[in-house]
Amino acid sequence: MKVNTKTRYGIRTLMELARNDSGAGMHQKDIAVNQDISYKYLDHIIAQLKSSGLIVPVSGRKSGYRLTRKPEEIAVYDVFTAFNSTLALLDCLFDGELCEKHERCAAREFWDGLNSVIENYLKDRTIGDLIDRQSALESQQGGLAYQI
Amino acid sequence: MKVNTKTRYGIRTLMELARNDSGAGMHQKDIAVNQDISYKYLDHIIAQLKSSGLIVPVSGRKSGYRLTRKPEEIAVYDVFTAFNSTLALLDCLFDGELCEKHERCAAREFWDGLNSVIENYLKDRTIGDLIDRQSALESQQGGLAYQI
DNA sequence: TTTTATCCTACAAAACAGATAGGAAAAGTA
DNA sequence: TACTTTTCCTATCTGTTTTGTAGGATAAAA
Ligand code: FES
Ligand code: FES
Repeated sequence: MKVNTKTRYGIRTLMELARNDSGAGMHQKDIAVNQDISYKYLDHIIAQLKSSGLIVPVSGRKSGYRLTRKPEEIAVYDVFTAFNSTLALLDCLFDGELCEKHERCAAREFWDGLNSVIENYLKDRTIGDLIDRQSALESQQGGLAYQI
Repeated sequence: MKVNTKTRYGIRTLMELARNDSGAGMHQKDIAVNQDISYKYLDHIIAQLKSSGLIVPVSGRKSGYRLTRKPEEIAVYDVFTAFNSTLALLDCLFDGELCEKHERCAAREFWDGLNSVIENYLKDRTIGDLIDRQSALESQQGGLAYQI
């Protein structure tokens, strides 16, 4: 049970765009360098974020990629679904055909519950929250680890 | 982000043993049939459950596998850890060496939070809860789906 | 003694993750 | 205009993990 790197990099890409809200867009190259993601791999991440409507490339002066919404309006859940067709811990969760006794399966209900818990967590937090927290972390003085 | 079948089958195996608490143990063959798990695949599941100390084979009359603890005392989390070395959505979650700025990474904190939420869910529910719920589901009369 | 069940190790197909590679097309720049 | 850079698109590659199967040795039961 791991989160794939595309989802993780996708989030960090959006955080990068959100932080660099200096009027100008941001180029793939800079995102790659700042977030330490392979430039070529980032191709795929960006393509996915674009086709999900989370970012858009703008041209002209100040060209580069931009967020289509304000950071506070982008739930992490939105990023997650951009990289994972559905949030389903099991295939039979939403496809009743897969298991008989589907309607009377305590195990399925159990996983369904966990699924909801995860979904709520992802829906309750936005890219805005993440960059706020990141700023707070970075403004802390002194090399004090574990002081969270 | 999927739960692997071993974990799922492991839970169902324990549920099967928990329900069949008629004094006698239960044989691999019967578990496989009742839970519709490949007999040979179940070999691995059982081996893992044994080495994790969750079940034990008993011999003599009434031979078969038995739970080592009462169903209410087996958290689903225990089964999960039997089949997954650690519950870690990301490798860098517990291994600070993997990322620099590890101590000041809002993304890591975010995943850490989700990790805890999942962990708590798994720790709060037992095999006992699952079989109780299963019994309730099965005693419901009439083919009324979606009446949960 | 015969059958059945457990236990142990090796193997394999398939799916998936995590990239890399090459180049066309579009856009920016001098 | 020429050229350089950036975006965009598709294919390929490599290793790992998942989900099993197979075979047989060993132990137990009938
Ligand atoms: S409904 Fe799929 S495991 Fe029960
Ligand atoms: S600490 Fe690993 S992603 Fe930030």
